[in-house]
Amino acid sequence: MPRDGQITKQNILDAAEKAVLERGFAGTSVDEILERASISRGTFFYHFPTKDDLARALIHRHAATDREMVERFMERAERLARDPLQQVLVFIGLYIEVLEEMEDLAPGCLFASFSYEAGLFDEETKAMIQEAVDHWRDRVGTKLQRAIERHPPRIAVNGETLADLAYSVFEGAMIMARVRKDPRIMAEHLSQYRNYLELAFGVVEGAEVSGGD
Amino acid sequence: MPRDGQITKQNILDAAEKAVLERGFAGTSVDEILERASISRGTFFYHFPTKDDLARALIHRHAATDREMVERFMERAERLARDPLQQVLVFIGLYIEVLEEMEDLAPGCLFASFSYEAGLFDEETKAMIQEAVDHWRDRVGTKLQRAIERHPPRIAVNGETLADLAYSVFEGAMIMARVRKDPRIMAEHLSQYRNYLELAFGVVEGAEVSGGD
DNA sequence: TTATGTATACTGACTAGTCGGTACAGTAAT
DNA sequence: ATTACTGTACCGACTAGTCAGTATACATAA
Repeated sequence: MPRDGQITKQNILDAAEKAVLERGFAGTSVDEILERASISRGTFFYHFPTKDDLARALIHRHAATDREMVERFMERAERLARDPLQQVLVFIGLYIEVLEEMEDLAPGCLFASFSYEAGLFDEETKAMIQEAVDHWRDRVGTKLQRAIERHPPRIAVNGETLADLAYSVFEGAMIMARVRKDPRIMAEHLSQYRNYLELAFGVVEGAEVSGGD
Repeated sequence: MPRDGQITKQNILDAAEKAVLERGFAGTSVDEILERASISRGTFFYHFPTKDDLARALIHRHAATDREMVERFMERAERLARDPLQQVLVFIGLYIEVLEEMEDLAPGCLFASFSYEAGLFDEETKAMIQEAVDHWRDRVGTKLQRAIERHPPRIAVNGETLADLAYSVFEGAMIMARVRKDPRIMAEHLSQYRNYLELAFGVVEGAEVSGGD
């Protein structure tokens, strides 16, 4: 089956991603990827001239997946609600939904992994990560900004910072989930972020919110 | 200066910590540490029989520093305020203070770094990290729980989850600060966590809070 | 139908260099 | 004498990366 090289390439990326999230990029040898992907050494270097090219491809793919998810969820949220504030709340809710169904312990985020080995990569690779984070900030931040304009919040905040915080909570919760070996933490913490939004915008009035246990 | 070996040991740990936060543990060679610490190969292995011993020492020291900071800030907060809720707010405020003065871009957290290379370390080392995080949860969580009991919050929350969230925000903000090369993000995000507490406990009534710009 | 050509996909042995770790002879301060 | 080093030479294991060659698919054309 020498036909579709794209399948092999994805297979390599899948194996590499798992390995990198377990042992870091520098801690993952090409040999280990070969074994996980059940391919030969030659095949690997046929698809990726150097290990650094693999790093770039890994980041690129992850950034694209992330971006697609944001777009998909934002569109759904925009269809499910009219008001920008409600749209954001639904948007975050959709993320909470997928996190709740997550069973893998510690899936982790490639961006976080790479950012803690940043010294190994060139500026171009790091720029790709920043671009991905910026996309979240733009997409979610402008929506939050519109919500702020329509519903003056109780405290002084701006859309960008609020959007950044969501990303922070996300990343931090992943680390906590890893350390504690409890994937539920992610949904739990993102739920609290939603609480924050609801409180800041004065959505919570009485005891309408049914929090965790 | 062959006297105090502890100085040399700390010197090695300092150099190693910086290197690890830039390039990860696996990505940091012993040679690089020797150069940074300006010591010879023999000296390194005199103090640390293996590189894994260095990892353990690194984690151990970081955990101790963390713990001391929690204790110190908690004691100060307990002297500065009487009410458990106010104590927690002051406690978080003290952290925000030190983060505001931080200029180093991307200091980073060793625990986060190691958790993204978790596959390289033995269970004992990982247990040390979990223990450190648990200490935060216990110390801050029980204080928050007491605040909850005295000041029923607007939403359903518990002390432990709230304490965990603070840690998540902390860790996540460090990653964001690295990616964006902007250390101010850390204080910014932790301030938002404080906002969350204030809103949840109904401290914010009018426009008394002077948020960011 | 069969031979030929060509691009892609893949194999696995090989190489040059780096890694953590060892050995050990010597130095310097207490 | 003991502790804390320096310095260098060395080892085997592992590292990323190379390369000559093989297999497959598909096109062209005799």
